[in-house]
Amino acid sequence: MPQTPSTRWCPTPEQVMILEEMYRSGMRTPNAAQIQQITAHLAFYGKIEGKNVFYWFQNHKARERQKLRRRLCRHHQLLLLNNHPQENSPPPPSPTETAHVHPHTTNPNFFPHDFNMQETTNTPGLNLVGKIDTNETLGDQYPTAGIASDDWTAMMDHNTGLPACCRPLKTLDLFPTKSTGLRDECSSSKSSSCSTSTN
Amino acid sequence: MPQTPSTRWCPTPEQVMILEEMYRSGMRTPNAAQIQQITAHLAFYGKIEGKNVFYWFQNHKARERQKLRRRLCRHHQLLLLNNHPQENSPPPPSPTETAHVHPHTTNPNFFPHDFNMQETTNTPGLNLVGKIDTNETLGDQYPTAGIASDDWTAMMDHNTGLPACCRPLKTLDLFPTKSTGLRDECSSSKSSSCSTSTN
DNA sequence: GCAAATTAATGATTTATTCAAG
DNA sequence: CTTGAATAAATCATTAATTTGC
Repeated sequence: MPQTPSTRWCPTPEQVMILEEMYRSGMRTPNAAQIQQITAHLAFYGKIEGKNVFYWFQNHKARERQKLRRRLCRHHQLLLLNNHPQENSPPPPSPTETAHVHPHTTNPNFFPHDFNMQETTNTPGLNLVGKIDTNETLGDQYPTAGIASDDWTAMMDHNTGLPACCRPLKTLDLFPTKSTGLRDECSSSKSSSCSTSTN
Repeated sequence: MPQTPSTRWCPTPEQVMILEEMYRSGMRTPNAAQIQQITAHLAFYGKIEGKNVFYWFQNHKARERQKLRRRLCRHHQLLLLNNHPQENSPPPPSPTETAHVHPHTTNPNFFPHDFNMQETTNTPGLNLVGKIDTNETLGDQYPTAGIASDDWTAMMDHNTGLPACCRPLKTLDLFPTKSTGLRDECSSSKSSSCSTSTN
C-alpha cells in the first residue's frame, strides 16, 4: 500500500536542521508570512505544510523551556543544599568558602549561573539571521510603568522602615531555602488542585 | 525606528523563574535593599532595573491573590454541587471529551474560525496573510478534527501584529545557509517525570 | 538477523492562563 | 470587570528507537 495513512508529518533531517538553525538564530513565533516562506523553502526537502512549521516552533519552544526549567530547578535545589537557609543577611559574594561543593558543580557562585542556553546571551555579531532580542517569550511582558531609574527606591523606601506587621521576612536570603512547590518539574507532586480531567 | 519603543522590561525566562521561586519561598514585598540585591543578581541574565523587580512583586502578589480567590470560589461551588447531587451522574468515561465546568463561560471548542484564505497562487508577497476582517464568516465547520491544510494561518494571523516587545524579525531572510549539524540538544536522556499516565 | 514488544521522541490538540481593549 | 486575542502548558497519539526472544 503506497498510501500510507501518514497522519503526521515526518520531517526530513534537512528540514529539522534548518528549523533548528532558525530557532537558534532567535526565531520563536514566526508569523503567517514567515511561516509561508519557511514552508516554501523546506518543501524542497520534502512534503511539508504551514501548520507543521507552526507546530514545530510551538513544540520546540515549549520543550526547550521545559528542559531549561528542569535544569534550573535542579540547580536550585543543589544550591539550596549548599546554602544555609538560615542566613538573614544578604549573602556575601564570596561563596568560595563553601565547605563542600558538590563534585559536579563548577559553579562558584551562590546562585544559578549555569543555565546559559546558547541564545540567552546576546552575542552581537554571530547572528546570521535577524537575531532578535533573544528574550524568548516566557513571561512576555510585565508592566514597566513610568518610573525613572531611581525613583523606585523612593516608592518603597518606607518599606524598609515598615512595622514588622507587613514585613514577611526581614531579609530572607534571596534564594529560596525551602522547595515549597516546585511545580512538577523536579520534585514530584503534580499539582492536583482542581483538575479533574479524566483523560 | 532606531528607538525601540521598548517601554517595558522583558524579563528573560531565567529571571522570571528566579523571581517566581523567590515568591514561592515567601517573599512578597522586598525592601529596597533586597530589591537591590535581587536586581544585581538578575542582571546577570539580562537588562533589568530595580523598578522592574518592585513592580513584578506587586503585580504577582495581586494576581496570585486573585487567582487563589477564584479557585477557592470554584472549589467551593464544586463542593456544594457534590454535596447536593441532583442527579446520579456517574463519571463520564467517554473517551471523547469531557466538558469541564467553565467558570466564565469560556467556550473551549472554538478555535479561530477558519478563514480559509487560500493563497490562490498568490505570491508570497508577505502581505498580511490573514488580514481578512471580514466577509467570509463561514465558520461552519468546527475544527474538532484539527487544523485543515490552510487553517493554520488563522491561528497565527494575529501574530502579524505581534507585541512590539518581542517582535522578532520582520522580513529577514529566513535561511541561514549554514548547516551546522550541531544539535544543542542531544536528547538529554530521561523523559518527563510524571506527565505520562492513563494511556 | 528479524520482528514483536517496549520505550522514548515528538507531532498535533486541547485546555488554562495572560494581556489588554472596551 | 468583562471579554476577545494570543500564548503557553498540558495532554493525546503516532512514529522512531531500542530491547528482547527466537
